[in-house]
Amino acid sequence: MGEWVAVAQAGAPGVAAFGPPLSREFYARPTVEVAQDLLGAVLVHSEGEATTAARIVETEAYFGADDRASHGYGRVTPRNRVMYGPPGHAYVYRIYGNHDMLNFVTEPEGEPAAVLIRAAAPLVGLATMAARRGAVAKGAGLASRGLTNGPGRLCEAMGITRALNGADLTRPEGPLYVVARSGPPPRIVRTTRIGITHERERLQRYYIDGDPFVSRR
DNA sequence: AGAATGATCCTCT
DNA sequence: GAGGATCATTCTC
Repeated sequence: MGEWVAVAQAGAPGVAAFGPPLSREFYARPTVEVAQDLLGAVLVHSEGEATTAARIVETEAYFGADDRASHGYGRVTPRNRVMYGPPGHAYVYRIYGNHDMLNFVTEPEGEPAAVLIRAAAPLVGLATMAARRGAVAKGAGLASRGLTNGPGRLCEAMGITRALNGADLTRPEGPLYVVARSGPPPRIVRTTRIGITHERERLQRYYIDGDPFVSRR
């Protein structure tokens, strides 16, 4: 797993600050591996002048023809078609009428699979995040974990919406990409997924042990 | 065409 | 800890 550690590289705008985007090959692997290797990686979103970045601390894996909890279960529909497409693209959907959720498509094209990004630790653009989340939001203060400790909150704070559905994550020019973890591998906790009604026994949620930005213990 | 459901968040008790 | 918000998507008739 160590081969995906970030390598310094000069190049396109924005890359100097964060490092090169993870490659298509990174995402093309088995979903459980990608979900774990994304812990500690940095998610970067640029929207005009506003750039936000956060370190991913919690993920969930959804894959396989027999996973009824996955949006890819069954057959291709207008909503889930991105999951069936090539890896390294964003799958963003709206749930409960209010909240957008960010996923990264994994596995070779044709396999419906993705990793849900559930929580992250803010690194860059904290004032922007707080403004997007709203001053009245519970625990949304600048120094608070409430900014990005949940899938809906993370998307709101980073300005990630359904407009990014299908976006290619491997382009250094953005608007959305991910940089490999630098430093030692984190200690990972594996548990059941949150908020689903099917396939509850599967241990396909991963988070960095002890990280304060994890959504739930 | 109508109804049910949902990979959540927030407020109130 | 429980309930409401809020609507796109999917399934059923």
